Amino acid sequence: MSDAPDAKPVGAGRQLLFLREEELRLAQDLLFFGYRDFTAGPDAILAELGMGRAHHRVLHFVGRRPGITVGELLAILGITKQSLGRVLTPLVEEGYVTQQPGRNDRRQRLLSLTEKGEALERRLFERQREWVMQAYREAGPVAVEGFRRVMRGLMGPEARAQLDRASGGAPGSASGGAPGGKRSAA
Amino acid sequence: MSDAPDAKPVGAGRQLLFLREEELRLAQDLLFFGYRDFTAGPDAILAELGMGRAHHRVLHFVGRRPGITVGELLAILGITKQSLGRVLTPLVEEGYVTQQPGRNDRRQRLLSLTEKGEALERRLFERQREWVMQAYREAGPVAVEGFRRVMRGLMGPEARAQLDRASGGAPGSASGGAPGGKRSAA
DNA sequence: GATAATGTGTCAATGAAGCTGACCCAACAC
DNA sequence: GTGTTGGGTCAGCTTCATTGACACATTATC
Repeated sequence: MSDAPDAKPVGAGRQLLFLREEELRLAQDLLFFGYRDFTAGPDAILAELGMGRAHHRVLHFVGRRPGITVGELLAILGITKQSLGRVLTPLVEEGYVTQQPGRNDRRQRLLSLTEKGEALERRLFERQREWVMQAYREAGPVAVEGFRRVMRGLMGPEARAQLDRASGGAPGSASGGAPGGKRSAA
Repeated sequence: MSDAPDAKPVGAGRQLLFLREEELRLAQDLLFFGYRDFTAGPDAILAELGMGRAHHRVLHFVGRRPGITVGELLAILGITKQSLGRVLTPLVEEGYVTQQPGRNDRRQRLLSLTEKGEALERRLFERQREWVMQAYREAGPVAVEGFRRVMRGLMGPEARAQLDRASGGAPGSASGGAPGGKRSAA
C-alpha cells in the first residue's frame, strides 16, 4: 500500500514549468484540509484548558529553544509584542513558562518551560506525533522526504533561515539537496 | 536538546514505527511556516479589498463546484451557518457570487461565481500558482508526489472523502495507492 | 554624567473569523 | 395541515491578530 500502482495518474513529472490548473487546485485543497486536521488534535486539548493555538506555538518554540528572548520569539512567530503578551502573560502567570533576566543583558527576559509547561507541551506533542506518524507510515519514507522538500520550498526565505537556526545549525538536513532557494521574499 | 550528534541527516527511512522527536518537531515547523507563507500572497491581495482568508476559501470552493448549495459548502468548510453568512453575504452583495434557486428544490440557493468573482479568484490563484510552482520545481517531481501522499495522510477521513468528491470523482488520483486509511477520526 | 537607544510590559481600541442560541421564512414531504 | 429541511439573521461571546501610545529598566554612547 505504500507505493503507487502503475496508475501514475496526475503525473508529478508532467511539465512542471507550467503548473497545470488542477495541480494547484489540488495543492490548495491538500494544504487547507491537511493543516486543519493536523492542528485539530492539539486544539481540542488546548480548548479544555482555555487556551488556543497561539499558546501551543509559544510552548513549542520556547520548548525548542529554552532561554529564548522575547524579541527572538516575536521574530519567529511574526506577530506583534502586544499579541504575544496576551498569550505569554497568562502562560507565565499560570506557571507554564518562566522568565529569568539575561546574564549579559539584564533587560532581557529569557523564557523557558516549567515542568508543568513541559508536561503540557509533551501532551500536545504526543497527540500530533501519532497523527503524523500514521500519515508518514501510510506514505512511506520516500514520500516523507518529498513532503519535507516541498514544504520547505513553500516557506519564504526568512522562515527558512529561522528553521535552520532552530534546527540547531544543520541547514541542509531537511532539504537534502535543492539549496538554491532564491525566493523573491513573501 | 538542539544538538543531536548522532544525527546522520534526518533519515526519512530510519525507523518509522517510532517517529523520532526531532522528526515531528521538524514536521510541526514545516507545516506552520509553510502554510503561513503559502497563504501570505493571497492574504495581501485580499487585505486590499477588505477581505480575509475566509473569503478566499469561499471563492475557491464555489469556483471549483459552481452550483454548490450552501449546505454543501458548510460541510466542506466545517464552519457554522452564521460564520459563513458573515463572509458570503458581503460577497453576494458586492457581486462576486450569485445565488439562484435550485431547480429541483427551490429552497436551495445554488452558488456560483460572477465574472467579477472569477476574476478575483483567478488573481489569487495566479499568485499562489507561482509560489507553489517554484516550490515544486525546486523539489522535483518525486518530491511532489510524496508531498501529496503525506498531506493526504494528514487529513481526516471526512476531509479525504470531500477531497475525492471535489476532485471530480477520481478518488485515487492524488494518492496513488493507500486507500485503506482507517483513521480514527479527528 | 546626561542622553539616547533597546528590550520588555501594558493600556486602549479595532478588526477578522470563528462560536452558540434563538428565531424566522419559504419550500418540500407526509 | 403539520412537520421537517434549507437558508437567513439578530445578538452576544471568544480567540488571535492589529495599531498607537506610553512606561520602565538597562545598556550604550557622547
